[in-house]
Amino acid sequence: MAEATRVRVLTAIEELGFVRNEAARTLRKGSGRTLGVIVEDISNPYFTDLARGVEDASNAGGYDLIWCTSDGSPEKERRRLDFLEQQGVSGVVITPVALDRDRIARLRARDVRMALVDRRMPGTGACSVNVDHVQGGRLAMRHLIELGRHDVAFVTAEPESPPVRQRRGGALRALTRAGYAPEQVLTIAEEELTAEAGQHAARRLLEFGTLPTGIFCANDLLAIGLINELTRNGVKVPQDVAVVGYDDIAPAATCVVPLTTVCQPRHELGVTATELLLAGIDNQQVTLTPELVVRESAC
Amino acid sequence: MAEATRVRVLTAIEELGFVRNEAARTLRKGSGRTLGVIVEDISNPYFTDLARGVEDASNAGGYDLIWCTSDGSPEKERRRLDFLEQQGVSGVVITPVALDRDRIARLRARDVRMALVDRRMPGTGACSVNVDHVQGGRLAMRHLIELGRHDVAFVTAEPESPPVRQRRGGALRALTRAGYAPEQVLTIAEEELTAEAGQHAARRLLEFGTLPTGIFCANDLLAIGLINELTRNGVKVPQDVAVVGYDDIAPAATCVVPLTTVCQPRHELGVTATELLLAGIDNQQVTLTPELVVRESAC
DNA sequence: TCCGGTCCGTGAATCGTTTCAAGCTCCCTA
DNA sequence: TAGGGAGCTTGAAACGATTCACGGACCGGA
Repeated sequence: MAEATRVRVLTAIEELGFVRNEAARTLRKGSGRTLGVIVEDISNPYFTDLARGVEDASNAGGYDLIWCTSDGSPEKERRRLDFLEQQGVSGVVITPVALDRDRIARLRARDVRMALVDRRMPGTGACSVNVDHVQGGRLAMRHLIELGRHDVAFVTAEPESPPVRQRRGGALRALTRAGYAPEQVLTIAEEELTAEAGQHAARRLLEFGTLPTGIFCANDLLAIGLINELTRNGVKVPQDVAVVGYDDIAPAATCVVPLTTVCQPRHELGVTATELLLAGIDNQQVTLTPELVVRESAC
Repeated sequence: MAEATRVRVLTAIEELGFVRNEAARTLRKGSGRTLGVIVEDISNPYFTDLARGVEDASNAGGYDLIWCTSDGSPEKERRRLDFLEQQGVSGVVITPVALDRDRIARLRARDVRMALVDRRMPGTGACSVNVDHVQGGRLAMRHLIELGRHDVAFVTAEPESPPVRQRRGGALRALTRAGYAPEQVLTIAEEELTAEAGQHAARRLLEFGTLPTGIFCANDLLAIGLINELTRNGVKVPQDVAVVGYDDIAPAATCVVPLTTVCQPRHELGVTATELLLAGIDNQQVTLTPELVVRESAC
């Protein structure tokens, strides 16, 4: 196209205040230049960092992004998917709650591609990006063992999601390898993976009378709530109890006792999922590896 | 419409897996059944609670919601508004960063209604919902004075947004009324309203040598970061220093020292803004009042 | 039997963009 | 000067839902 015409068009756009009607464009093209992301819990920094990765990669690829929250509810997840389907997005990045194969197939039939985070569903055509949580759990526990804290408790949530189960599995395996009996691990199950639940777990631990020397929490929010409550009750972290979290969200570093934790590449997770989506390849699987970040809470 | 036909249509929808094409609908109707929300900082629980209020009210009114983040950047704010305009939303709830009257007018011309949170722009047609921050600042400072902590510091951010300025104004007025000289208030300005900035502020305060007996922080994240850092340095809250925050976000309650703070009706703020939007009234102004929540950090 | 009304089916126009195809103007080259 | 191509304009069809208007089917009452 000739430069002169290009300029002429652009100035006309400017003068008339033209804004492209995305609805008409989407209607004509079948699907638009937008993607969607559905995360479980918008108040957990883990998910916002993830979604931010999705947004950055979307923008880089010339797409806009619609953020949605399922709040961990299958019903809400369904409604958000309906919404994105109606909007004619060309792809969805999702941390699935109750997503089934039929739904993926239906979206697929309408040219809506899917990328799953932390959940594999082979044969559906959906891509997925996972973190090696078994390895993450192993890193955490190995660190506690090296500190001589093999008398441990594990704080988790019931029901246990697959990633959390894998973390626990990895931790137990590390114990076994080091020659300890995994049956002796005290497991505290809370209802949610929140700071409030962590606080509650701390109170339950204190009621037991004797504390373990090390605690591995299924995520950072639990760990932060737990440390806060322990500190308030005069328990010294890490002297009395060493605590390790999982995620490495921002507050982990600014906590009263900066948290030793397993760092998940959250942003990269979102970016990778989005890139798989945009690349248009089916059934692709990528696994990222977590890293241990040592701070004061266990050192 | 006859019940028989209705059922016939619904079963047909079910059988064929029909999903309404929102693009076509929006194209034909001019604007769709979706709203947009643009918040400043998705990692601050204040804004996620606000947006959740917007979502609840949107859904209640039969609308879907598109979440966007401006990250406090005028450029991003502009791009998100472009996006929402292209999507044909029928209204936008926004915490404005650099929104100007021209932009509101342009959106208005395309039948996109606006509701502003914590910013009045009279004569633009936009509705707004505000919190009485002067009153909030007054409540916080009055509480510190009643505790005998009139030797205070104020932790804020530079540049100071209007709501934060109002909070400080209210606090100073409370001091004056109680007969103290507001010039003696130590003001610590950080770059952002984050926990990290609060931590930094604490370090600066500790360097001064003598601590004030009371500290009022412009928001909870600052207060939490500050308390954590003070605690780590052996300063006892509230014995040595009493701290009051602003917002009453969820972590304020689960903090090491549960935070005394000024509770903003965040959810209600979002709900009210959305209801004004959907009611279709112009230039409507609503002011909500904050409340003091007393916890351990200042009691 | 005829009329009035209710309810349903059909058909056409419309929204703004994309995607063709076809035709036009220039300008360069043979 | 004719032919060819680049670059532009014009025109028309299509996407799927909405919104009319119109006509037919059916029912009840006169």
